[in-house]
Amino acid sequence: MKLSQYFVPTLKEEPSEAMVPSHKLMLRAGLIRQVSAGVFSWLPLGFRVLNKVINILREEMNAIGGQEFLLPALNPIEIWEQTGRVDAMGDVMFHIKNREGLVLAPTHEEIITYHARQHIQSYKDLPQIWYQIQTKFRNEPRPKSGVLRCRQFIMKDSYSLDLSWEGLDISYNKHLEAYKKIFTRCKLNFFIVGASSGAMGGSKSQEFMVESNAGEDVCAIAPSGYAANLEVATSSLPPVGRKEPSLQLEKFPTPNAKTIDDLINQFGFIENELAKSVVYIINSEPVLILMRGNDELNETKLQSAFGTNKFRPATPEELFEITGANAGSIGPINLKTKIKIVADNLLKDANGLVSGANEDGYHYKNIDFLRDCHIDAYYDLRTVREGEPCPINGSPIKIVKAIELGHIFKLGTKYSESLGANFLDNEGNEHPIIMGSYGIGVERIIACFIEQNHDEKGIIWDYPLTPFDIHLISVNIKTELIRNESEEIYQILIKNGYEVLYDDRDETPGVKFNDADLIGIPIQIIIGEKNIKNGFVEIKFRRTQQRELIRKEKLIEHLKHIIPSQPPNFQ
RNA sequence: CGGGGCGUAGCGCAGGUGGCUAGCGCGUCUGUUUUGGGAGCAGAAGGUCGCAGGUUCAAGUCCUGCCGCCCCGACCA
Repeated sequence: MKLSQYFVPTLKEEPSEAMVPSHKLMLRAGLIRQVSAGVFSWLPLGFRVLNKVINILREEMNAIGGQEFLLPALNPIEIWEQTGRVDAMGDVMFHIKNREGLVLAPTHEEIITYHARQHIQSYKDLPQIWYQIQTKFRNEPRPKSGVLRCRQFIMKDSYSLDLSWEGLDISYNKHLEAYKKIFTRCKLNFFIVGASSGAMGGSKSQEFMVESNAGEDVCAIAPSGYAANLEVATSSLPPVGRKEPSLQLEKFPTPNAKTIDDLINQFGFIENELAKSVVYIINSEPVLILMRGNDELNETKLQSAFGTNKFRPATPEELFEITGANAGSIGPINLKTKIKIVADNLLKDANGLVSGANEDGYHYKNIDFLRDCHIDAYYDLRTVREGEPCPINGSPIKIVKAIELGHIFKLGTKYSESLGANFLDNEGNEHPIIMGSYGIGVERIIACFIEQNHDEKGIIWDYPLTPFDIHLISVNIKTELIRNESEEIYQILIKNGYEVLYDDRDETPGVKFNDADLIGIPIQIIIGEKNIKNGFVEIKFRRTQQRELIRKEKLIEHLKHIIPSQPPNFQ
C-alpha cells in the first residue's frame, strides 16, 4: 500500500479529549475517529488491525469446533421479556422508538436459545458450540477511554449447548484453553481471575484481565497464583474471635466520635475490636450489617448472599427511624425496631467488641455477639485489602487495576428453561439444554495491546497484530535513484508475500520518520541516497530503535529470519 | 443520575470587565528553494464563535433554556 494514496490521517498534536495512552495513540496514528460518545469509526489502518484480531479469533474458535453465525442486532423484545432480562438490563438496553417491540441486542443468549429451541431436539444433536463476531449495543451511562467502553462495540460471543453438566465442563474448558491461545497469540500479558456472574446468572465464571491503570476492574493477585476480581476475592485473615473472660457490657459516652477512626484516636481502641454498622434496604426490608473496623462492604458479595440486586443503603431519615440514632452511633444492641442483623464472617461469634448504642453520642463496649445480641446470619461481605494473606498459601495480596478482555460463564439452564429449549435423552425424557456463554471484547484486545506496547513516539506493533509487516520509507522520493530503487524493493517485498506500507509521499525525512514511529510497524526499511548508492538498505527496528545495513540483494533472505511466518489457517 | 470542566477555521488554542474588519500555532492550497528526525521564503483559501431565545444603539463576550463532548462519582455480562 502506498501511503500517498492511503487514508491515514496522523495527528501531530494530542487530541484534547483523550486521556489514556491507547486512546490518544489510536487517534494520533489514524486508526479510529470518534463519531459520538462511545461510538467510533475504524479507519483503514485500524480496520486492518481489527481484521487481524478477528482472524485469530476465528481460527481458534473453529479449532475447538465452533460454528460461526451472524445474529441480528435488532431483536424482538418478547424474547427478552421471556427471560426476564428487559428488567435486568434496564437502561443498558437500547429500545427502538419508531417501531414497536424491537430492541438492540446487548448480548445474544436469547437469540441463541431461540434457535436451539427450534432445532435442537435430541441428545444426538448435542453438544454444539455456536459463535459469532458481531456488533453489540449497550447504552452505557458513561462511555470512556476510547474504545475501552463504548455504546457500540464488536464482540466475539460464543455459546455452548450440552446435554450434561460434565459436557458443560468440557465446553467451558475448551473455551478456557482457546482464550489462553487467543490472548497469547495477540502477545498480551494477561491473567485469569475468578469472577462474579452478576446479572448473567449461572454458577462459575472467570475473567481474562490485563493489568492497566486505564482499567475499570480491580483484582486481587498474589505470588501464589491466586487471582480474583475484587468483587469476589477472599483472604485468609484470621477472624476476630473471642477473648476470655467476656467482660460486662458497658455503655459509654462518645460525643465527638462519628467514625471508626475517631473511636480509635479518642479512646485507643484497636481497629479489630470495632464493629461498624451499616443499614441497607434489601428487597424493601431493612437489614443491619456489621463489619469489622474499617472493612468495606462489598456489594457484589451482598448480592450473592441475599440472592438479589434489589438493595440500597438506607437514607439518613430511614436510619434514624429504624435504629433511633444517626450514622456514627448505630449498632446491634438496643435497636428501636426489630430488624434482621447479619455480620461479616470475621466477626463470627466474637466478643469484646465496640459498636454504636443506637443513641446519638453513645457506644457500647465489651459486646458479646453470643450473649448481647442475635446475629441472624454470617456471610463473607468484606472487600479484601492490599497486603492481606491470600487463601492459597498466605502470600501477600496485591490490588491492581485491570481491563476485562474476556469473560466465560457456566450459565446452566437459566435461558433454556425460560425459553423452553429442551432435548430428549436416550430414554425419551425431556431436559433443558445446559448452556455456557463466552465473550471477548474485540476492540479491547487492540486497546490493551497498545496500552502494553507504546513509547513516547507512538505505538509499537508486533506480529501478528501489526497492520503491515514492513514500513518502507524513501528518504527523498524526488531523487530518481531513490524513487526507482524504492519502487523496485516495494515490488520485491510484495512478491515475497509481505504486507508493505510504502511511504512514497513527497515529505521531508523528519515527517516520514515520525509518522513511521507513530504508526509503529515493527520493521522499517529506509532507502537513503548514500546507502543505496553503495547497494545497501537500512533496517530499523521500531521497538529498540536499532538499525542495521543490509546488502539489497540479501534483504529477502534476511527478512525471513526476523519476520515470523503466519501459521496456516485452520479450516 | 449527582459534581466539575469545556464548546471560537480540519487539529490545538487565545479573545470573555459588550465596541474597529474575530486572532495565533499546526495543517491545507499556489509558487520557489530545500531533503537522514515534524524545513525556509512569498502569497492564498478556510468561521452561521454549539443551538434557540432574550437584554442592548451594538453580543464570541451579558442573561435564560436546550444540545454536545471530556473528567470524577454512581452505575455496569
